[in-house]
Amino acid sequence: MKICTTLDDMAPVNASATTSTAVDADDRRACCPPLLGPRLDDGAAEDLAGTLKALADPIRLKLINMVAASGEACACDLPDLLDRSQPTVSHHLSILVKAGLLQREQRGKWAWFRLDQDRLDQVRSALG
Amino acid sequence: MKICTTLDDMAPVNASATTSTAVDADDRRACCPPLLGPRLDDGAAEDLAGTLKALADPIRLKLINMVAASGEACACDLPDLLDRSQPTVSHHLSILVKAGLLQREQRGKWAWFRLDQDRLDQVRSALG
DNA sequence: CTTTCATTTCGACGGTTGTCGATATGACCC
DNA sequence: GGGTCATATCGACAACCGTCGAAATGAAAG
Repeated sequence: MKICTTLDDMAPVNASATTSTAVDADDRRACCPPLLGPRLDDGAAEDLAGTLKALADPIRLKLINMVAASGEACACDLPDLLDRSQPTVSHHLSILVKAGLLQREQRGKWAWFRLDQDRLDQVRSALG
Repeated sequence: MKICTTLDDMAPVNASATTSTAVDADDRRACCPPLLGPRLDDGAAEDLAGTLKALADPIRLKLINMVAASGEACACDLPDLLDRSQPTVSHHLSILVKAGLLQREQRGKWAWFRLDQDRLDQVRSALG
C-alpha cells in the first residue's frame, strides 16, 4: 500500500506543470511523477554494467592509461610498471580484451595491446 | 631479466620516429616504447575506479536512469520498480549518493533523489 | 507521548573478485 | 626434437559485494 498522499510534503521543486492540480486519487500514488521515459531495459543495464565493471579497477585504469599514452604496450613491461605479478596482469588484460576495450596482437613471443578508442567512446557516450 | 631484443618481432606499427634507428642496448629493453605520457597516478586511478564501481551495477544504472528520466524519484517507488527489497534499494541509493552521483532530499517522511548531472559529466570526461 | 510509516542499519549468507605461486601452453631458436 | 622465454590457465585464499529479513532510526500525525 503506497499512497504517498499529503501533497504538502511535496515542496514543488520543478512543479512539472501537469493539467490536474487537485489530487483525488484514493489508491493511485498521487505524489509521484510517472517515472516513465526512455527506460533502460534489463539487458542494456547488464551490458553497460559489465563494461563499466571492466573499467572499475585502478590497475585496469592504469593499464588503459599506459596503453593509450604510448599507443601500444608490450605485456612484458606491465608487471614491473604496475607492481603486480605476471598472472595478475595477464588476468586484468584479458578482462579488458574481453570487454572490447583493448585489442591484443601477438608479435613473436610478445603480446602487444592497443586501445580500442571507438569502444571507449561508446562507453562514454552511453553515460551521456 | 627483460631484454625484449629481436627488433624483428616488432612489426613497426606506428614506428614513432625516434632519432636512434639502430638498437645497441644490452640490458635496456630495446623493443619497448617508453610508455611515458600523462601518467595516471595511483590516487587518481583509485578515485576514478571508485566512482566507476558505483556505476558498475545494473540496479544502480537503472536507478540513475529512472531518476534522470523523471528529474527526480521518490525512494518509496523504487523497490517495486526494480524488483528488489527495500533495504537493497536503500543500499544502492546510498552508494550512489556517496559517489556524488545522486543528491538526496528529505520531503516529509519521503526521500527524493535527483541526479547530479555535473558529477556524471565529470566522470564521462574523465574517460576521455 | 504513542502510533504509524518510510528509510536506514545490522547480521548473515552465497557469490564474485583480486591476488599469487605453480603449472601449462605456445612461440621462437638451435 | 629440446631449450628458452613470454604468456595463459589453474587452484587456492582473503576480501569484497549484492541480497534479504529483522531490528533500529526518524519524521509526521493523532
